[in-house]
Amino acid sequence: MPDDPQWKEDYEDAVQKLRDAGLRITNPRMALLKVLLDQKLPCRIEDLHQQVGPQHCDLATLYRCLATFQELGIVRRCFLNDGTSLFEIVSPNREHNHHVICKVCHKVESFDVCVAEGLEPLVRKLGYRDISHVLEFFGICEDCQENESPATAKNLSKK
Amino acid sequence: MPDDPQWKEDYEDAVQKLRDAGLRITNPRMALLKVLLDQKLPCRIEDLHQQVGPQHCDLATLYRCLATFQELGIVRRCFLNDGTSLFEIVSPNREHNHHVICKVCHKVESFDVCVAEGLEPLVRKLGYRDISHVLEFFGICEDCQENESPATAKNLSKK
DNA sequence: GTGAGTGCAAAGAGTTTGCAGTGGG
DNA sequence: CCCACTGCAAACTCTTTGCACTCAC
Repeated sequence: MPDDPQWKEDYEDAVQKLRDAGLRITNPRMALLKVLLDQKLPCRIEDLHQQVGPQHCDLATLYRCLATFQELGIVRRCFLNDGTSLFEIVSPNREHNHHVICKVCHKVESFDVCVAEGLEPLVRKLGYRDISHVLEFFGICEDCQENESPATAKNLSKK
Repeated sequence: MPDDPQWKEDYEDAVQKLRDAGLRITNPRMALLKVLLDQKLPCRIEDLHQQVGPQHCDLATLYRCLATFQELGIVRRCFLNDGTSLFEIVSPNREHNHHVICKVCHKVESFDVCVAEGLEPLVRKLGYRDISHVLEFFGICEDCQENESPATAKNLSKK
């Protein structure tokens, strides 16, 4: 992946942002950045932790790095319907995507349309500043529909 | 409010749904339902708890009732950017709204356009079933912009 | 060398669960 | 009268924080 010129550009960009902010280029940060750049889709923090290598970076550090990256506009954090979050790299090279998330297996699919952007001016007109939005679709994916027993479909969801 | 025919209809509907599901009509459930029907906007659970009267219903019960209501399609739960959730009654009499939520004071404003509904067929085409979506805007409201010191605006957000 | 950054452990917030007691049907 | 429902307290999950140590600059 690091051979990809686009990957490299995003990487350099992020490093520059850190430098500009007077922040240090540390191993955990670089490891995380590389993992983030390798993702095609937004990622749960546990997955990131797994990929960075749990021995290379503490979970607490991961949260701190991600918070830092978010402040610098390097990553976007997106809160899901189950209270957890996904993180994804922000890059002018990557489109602003929304996602379809399976309620059962948490698989994420990209969805390259953003109908919501057009509404932000309307929100601005209401007097709001620093506007962002969340648009995510939730459903049950084909695989999970098959694996789901007819019984569970009827039950009120319980463990 | 209970004089409002629409209120009454929604109320009866919900009670019927409970009956149909073989669930009991209990005081906490009815108290919660009434409070929910009185809300004009989605509500944090602490607010609901306050309005029901903390002495009339335990927080745990409130969560359980809300989960039940959600299963029955009586309420919708919407997770916010800060990890908490808002609950709102689902009613054919009320439009499907989206909201603008102030990042600072958590004020919620209604926004009576839904651009996302049109995309659900696309998601269905991807093989998903039981589709729902979340579309919320976040920003800083006028009041909070005024009250914010120029200093905090520059700072990386910290307590 | 020095302070920003880290790992570890402990705290915190919001939410869920186990269990014994209660009350709706 | 019985079991679904509740209240209470404890557990759980995800995330943040405090503190002493470390390593980037």
